[in-house]
Amino acid sequence: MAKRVTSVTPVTRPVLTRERIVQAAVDLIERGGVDGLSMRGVAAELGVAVMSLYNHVPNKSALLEGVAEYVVAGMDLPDDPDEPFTDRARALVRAFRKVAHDYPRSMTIVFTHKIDTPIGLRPAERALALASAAGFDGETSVRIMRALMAYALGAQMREVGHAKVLDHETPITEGTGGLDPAEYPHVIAFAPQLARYDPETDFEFGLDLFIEALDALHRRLDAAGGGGDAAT
Amino acid sequence: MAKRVTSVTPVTRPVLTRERIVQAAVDLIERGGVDGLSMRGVAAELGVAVMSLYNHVPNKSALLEGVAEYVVAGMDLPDDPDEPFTDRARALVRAFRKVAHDYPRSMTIVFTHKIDTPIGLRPAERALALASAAGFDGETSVRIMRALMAYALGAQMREVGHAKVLDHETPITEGTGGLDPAEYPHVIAFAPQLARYDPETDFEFGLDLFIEALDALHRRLDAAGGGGDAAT
DNA sequence: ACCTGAACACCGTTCAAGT
DNA sequence: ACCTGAACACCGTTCAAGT
Repeated sequence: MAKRVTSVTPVTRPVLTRERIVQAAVDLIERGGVDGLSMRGVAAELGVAVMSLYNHVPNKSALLEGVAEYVVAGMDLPDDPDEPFTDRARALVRAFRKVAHDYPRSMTIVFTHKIDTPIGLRPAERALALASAAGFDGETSVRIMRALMAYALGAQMREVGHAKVLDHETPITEGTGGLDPAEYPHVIAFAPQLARYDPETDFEFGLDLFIEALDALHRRLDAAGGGGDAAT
Repeated sequence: MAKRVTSVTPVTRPVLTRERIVQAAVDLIERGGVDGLSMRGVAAELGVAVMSLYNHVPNKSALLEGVAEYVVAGMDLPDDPDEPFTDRARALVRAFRKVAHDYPRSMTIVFTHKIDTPIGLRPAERALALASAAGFDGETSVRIMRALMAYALGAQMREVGHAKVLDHETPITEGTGGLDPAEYPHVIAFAPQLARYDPETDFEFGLDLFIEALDALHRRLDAAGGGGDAAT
């Protein structure tokens, strides 16, 4: 039995690995924000010299890519082919929300960096799977996937805090909040509703809209008999 | 007549203004990317010393905020209250697409920075205006606005190149493109459709879904007689 | 009020040297 | 193969001095 173990490699547990470096970077980002991340900081966190990092990661940009990859890899993607495709779509988009909640600050990096490894295609695979299972053809499935991604990304970007773009930044509590009533009548009029910020409900509202539209499209194609698995 | 001109201020045209600085920053970003932007670079572009910038802008972060503001201010927001609200919504979201096309690289900053001035509320105002004109109540109007923003942001983020998240990064032209067929069957099967990247059509497809869902919601509320201008 | 040179405390990254 | 000290060319920002 022992003979089977041909190489008893000394297993000198590696002081540094790409994994450990990425992990440390994620921790630092969640603690101090993306701007606070530095190669020197990561090295200090790991108790090594800065330059040691470069044995495992070519540069900072590659490290950030690793961070994006790590976050997406951490997505808990559901997959129950027996459910209606609308529920599967819902679950997929919600998975974005979950990971954005767990890594709010690292999420910015997912938004702004490419992911070169297959891991980055996992969400796309799931989206394509559920769309084509519903009977949409290839072209439509790809478009559905991209639309779902767009909403998932945008909703999460707003929620994470960056890019709350153009909304409720200055909760107007009294009067016009310094706003010109002629230019912003509705913002002023709806100040109470704008102030009541409930991301969960907002997110689900938009998601419902999307899913409903998807379902309507599905019924329409069904009725027409077209759009079905043309590939088969 | 000349007497009316009480102060013949020497009009020493300002060497430096916040405007000029922001403008230079936008130019540099569009030319060399966000990462390439430095205070020193901006100063050089304007032919002044670096520290002179600090007389008009407190720090780099504030300058970036100025950039975001500039881009949003440049949005050409349509406003024809006579059109159906669906068309108005469509036009509003398309305005995002337009500005993202004009300032693709600066757009990243709009995504990741807050905008503190009223300018940042312009799109929100328009969205609220069209939703409430359609008869949605305040709470619903706010949610519609946020859902529209989410899609507009997400779609543009994907298109601008950053955060094409999870899609068509490595156009698979032959075989499985190094992908595990067991893990990515649909990505591989739909490779041709994924490779055919037509942002315009993708964008409009998702937008149609959204608008249609909005219209369906509208008809439903109309039929129920509820959801109407409850505020009145 | 606005511009600036010099300086400070940081960056990311390279090189040559160690083991 | 992996770790490292010293060094380089940059950063953003502050200060004290100019006008």
